Amino acid sequence: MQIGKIARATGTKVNTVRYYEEIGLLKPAPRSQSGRRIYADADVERLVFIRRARGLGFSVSEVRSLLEVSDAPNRDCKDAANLARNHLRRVEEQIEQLQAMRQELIGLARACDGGTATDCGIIGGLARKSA
Amino acid sequence: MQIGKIARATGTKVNTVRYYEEIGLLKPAPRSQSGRRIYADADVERLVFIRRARGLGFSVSEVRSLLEVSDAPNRDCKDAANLARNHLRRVEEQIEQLQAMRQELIGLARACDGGTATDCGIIGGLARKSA
DNA sequence: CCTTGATCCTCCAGTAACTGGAGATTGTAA
DNA sequence: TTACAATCTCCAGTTACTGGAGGATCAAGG
Repeated sequence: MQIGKIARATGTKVNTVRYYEEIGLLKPAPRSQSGRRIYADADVERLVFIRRARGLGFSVSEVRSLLEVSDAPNRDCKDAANLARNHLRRVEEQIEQLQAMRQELIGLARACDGGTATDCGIIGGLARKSA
Repeated sequence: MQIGKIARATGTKVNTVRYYEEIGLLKPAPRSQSGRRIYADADVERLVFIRRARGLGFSVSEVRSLLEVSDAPNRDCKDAANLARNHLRRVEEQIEQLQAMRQELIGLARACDGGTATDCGIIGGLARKSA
């Protein structure tokens, strides 16, 4: 299949597929006589893997590592497990940060009763040095 | 005061202060004879405002809008309130997304019992097309 | 007076992970 | 044949900084 089809099949943009090849997540696809990239079903699977990992928030370099493990079936999956654990911790930290932001934003919004900027709790709250 | 001091006072890097000037969040600072930027107390307040808004996750262009409201004391703060509400919604969406990721990551990690990559629930889970 | 170290200046490149577009081919269907 | 879709390569732009090179300036100590 050509690039458009694998892109559609995996919910990826054509340019992004080419980009993944460029940065080495996908191996350089063999080409047709006219130079078009040709993909096999295994490539779809690999691209699904990549998209899914990215969708879970793994960085490209982490995806690269996960693919390495995936490519070596006999390899101990310890590395993958560590990556996942660390990533999970990062995600949880982000959640906490966002929840703190959320509380502050709610506080700010409550302080605004719709007058002029001078009286506005949002503007005033942002101007205050303390959190 | 010079740039180093305002940077220290607000927890901002010197380069970042210059950057904020470049993109117009801070007005071009007057210069000393030798060309160094000179700041007043009001600039510290403004920079605090900017840092605080950025810390709450507002984008630079949103901060620009918030500053506009702040700079026009008689202006209705409706725009600021809208920005804050929309941003709050975005933050809440992000939280939900991250919580979904978290659940999936926990599920993946549970599926790994430390064997080879072939048996690994993490690798296997990523390879499956369904969420 | 001279040197040293801190601070400042401008300009520029790099980061992450794509995304979009220009300009040129190629493939295909009516 | 003619149109139109899909592909190719190359390159610039996005966000919000961050860091560094190379060079000027300033204050303090000897």
